[in-house]
Amino acid sequence: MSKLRSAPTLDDVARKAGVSTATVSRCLNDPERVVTATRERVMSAVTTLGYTPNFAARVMAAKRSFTIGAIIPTMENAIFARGLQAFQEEIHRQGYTLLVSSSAYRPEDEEEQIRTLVARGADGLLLIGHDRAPRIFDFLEQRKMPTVVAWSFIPEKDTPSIGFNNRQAMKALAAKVIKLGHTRLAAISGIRQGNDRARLRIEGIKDAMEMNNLPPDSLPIIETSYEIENGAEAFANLMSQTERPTAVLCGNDVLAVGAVRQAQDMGIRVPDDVSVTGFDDIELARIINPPLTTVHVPHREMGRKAAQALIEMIETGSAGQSLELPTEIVSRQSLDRAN
Amino acid sequence: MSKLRSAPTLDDVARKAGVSTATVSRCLNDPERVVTATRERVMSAVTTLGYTPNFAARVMAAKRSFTIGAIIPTMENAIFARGLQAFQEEIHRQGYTLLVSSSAYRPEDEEEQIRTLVARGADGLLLIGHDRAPRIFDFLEQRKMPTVVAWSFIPEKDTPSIGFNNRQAMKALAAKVIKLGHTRLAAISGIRQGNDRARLRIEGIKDAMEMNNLPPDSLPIIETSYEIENGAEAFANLMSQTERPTAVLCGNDVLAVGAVRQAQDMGIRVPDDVSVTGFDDIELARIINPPLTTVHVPHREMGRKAAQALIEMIETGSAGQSLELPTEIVSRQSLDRAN
DNA sequence: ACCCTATTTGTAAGCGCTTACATTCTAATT
DNA sequence: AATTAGAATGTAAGCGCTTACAAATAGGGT
Repeated sequence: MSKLRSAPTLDDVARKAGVSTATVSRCLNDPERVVTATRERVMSAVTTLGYTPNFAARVMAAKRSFTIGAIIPTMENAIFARGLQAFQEEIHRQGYTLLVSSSAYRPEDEEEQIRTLVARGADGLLLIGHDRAPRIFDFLEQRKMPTVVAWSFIPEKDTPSIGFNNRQAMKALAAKVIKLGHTRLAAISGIRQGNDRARLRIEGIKDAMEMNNLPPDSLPIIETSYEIENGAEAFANLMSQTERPTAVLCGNDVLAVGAVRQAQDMGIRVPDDVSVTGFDDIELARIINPPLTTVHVPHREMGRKAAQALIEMIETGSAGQSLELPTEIVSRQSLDRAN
Repeated sequence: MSKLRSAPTLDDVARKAGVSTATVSRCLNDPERVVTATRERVMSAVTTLGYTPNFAARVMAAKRSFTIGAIIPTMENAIFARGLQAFQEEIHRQGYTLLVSSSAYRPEDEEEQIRTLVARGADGLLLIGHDRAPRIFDFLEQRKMPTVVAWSFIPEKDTPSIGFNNRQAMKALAAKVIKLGHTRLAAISGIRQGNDRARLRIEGIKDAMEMNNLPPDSLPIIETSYEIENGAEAFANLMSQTERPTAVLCGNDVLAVGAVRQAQDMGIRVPDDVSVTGFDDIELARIINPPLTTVHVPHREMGRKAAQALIEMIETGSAGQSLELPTEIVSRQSLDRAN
């Protein structure tokens, strides 16, 4: 029958080891500063008591939490999951812990979560994309909170970004599509409001059209949220137009997978009747038939680099530096020349 | 030029509003208890100062964090991502925040993370599966930490589990395979060490074999970790045996997808030459060709129910109750009768 | 008017830790 | 043996909040 006893404290350890709390604290945080004999006595008290330091108290006293917060749109998206996993591995290697929340793509929720993470004493923050209310950045700056933005690279912004040039990458892909003879393009995009990745990818398509003397305003765009089914629906929609496109450029692989499946259901052959492209290069992209031509993004590397940049900002107090990562077009079978 | 000023405290708000800190605290935590006029004065001070409560201080004083910790093997796995997303939505609805760490399937890391989460003052914990060192459960019990296990349902355990009967579910699937005339079965399993899901699924196959007078010990089992490539390799391995199996039962969809792809690469037809089954019913399962016959698991519901159970334990101090969720076999084209 | 109860607000004691500063101890130098 | 620099340890003041308890104020019944 175990006694109802609350967790042992530093004080308990100190008493048991016959030293002061300061010494115990030093044993735990800066072992060099205490002589071996004492340290051993303290450590054995720690283990016999099963002592674990109380984090809240430590944070309060030290004004340092060794915690980094990350807010992602959703965990149900392989691209964030992968990048975040790498991010977490890197910060863990450096002695930090990760706090994640997901905002479900809702800006108000994201704002609340940012405040929560700050209140929890996060030493730094990882955010996805630059598109959010300026007051949030003001708040972060006023609090001197080291912050890094990932998945998007816009060097002009104050907040350093570790990511890739969504616009450029999509432009390159669209240029390739056009070079294959396609003139009737269409786009299926994620919701662009508050999402610079989605927004800039569409801009990229338009850039490529403009460069090749296709009127950018003629591009049919269907915006929808991140689900296979929505991609399918959008595709059906696009195909019901009188003038069918010959190439459908999707803002991400998930929507593209939906498009390809819908094509199959409608008896439309990909790429013979219509080409489809994706973006992200997640697993689904190479599993589906035909496999998707898409843009490969180095998610793991991005996560790692973002972690390094953020930790440097935290530890040196520097302003941080943006870093652009390369993307590359992966050619598979869902894109072919126009006929 | 903004002054370098640290975050405003309760005290600053109190002074600005001309009340005591106790009143401010009450305004924030229990607004009913303070009269409207005062409350408004306080609230306006809060907004003009841009006050955000300091979490560590609050946790320390209140001995309550409104935080729930979850430790999952990896975020790079759709099944955990999905269940966790639902879990987080539910606890958020009830005013709690989620702290996630991933252990990368490493027991030592998991143990450390459990201690970290406890030290951080988590009000409750979500763990995946029952297989871990008893001292961890002892620690949790000694600390009176409300804990729920998900993804596995084993009612005999002390820690309540919200999940499904992995053994039973796999047994049903294997029985179905056998009924289709297959006698030469083989299994590709996840690492069973420390993973009751993987372990019990294999047991389920053996149960079904035993019931149908097939010698359970004859089942070839290849254990490998959770990656498409590993599934492919395992499949190749299995097919190089002199006596090829006619049905390969995989411990999860990811391994099954690897198996199917490898079959294609080897010119082996699925299901004509060999049947393949999965487990989990993730998106990949219906996207691949042929789509996988697999076991559908209600991940979202499990996440939600686990959240409800855990919160009830936290708030009522009750011991908590296990809950079994139903799974169902989803028949698609990767499984057919033996020829 | 007066007393009593109920409501609202204030006072102050921690929560468990870190760390600046003070004190004690060790041992090398004179 | 006396002196003293330097290492090891101790003392105690917070960190920003909650909450038990005390005090003040308001309202209702006589």
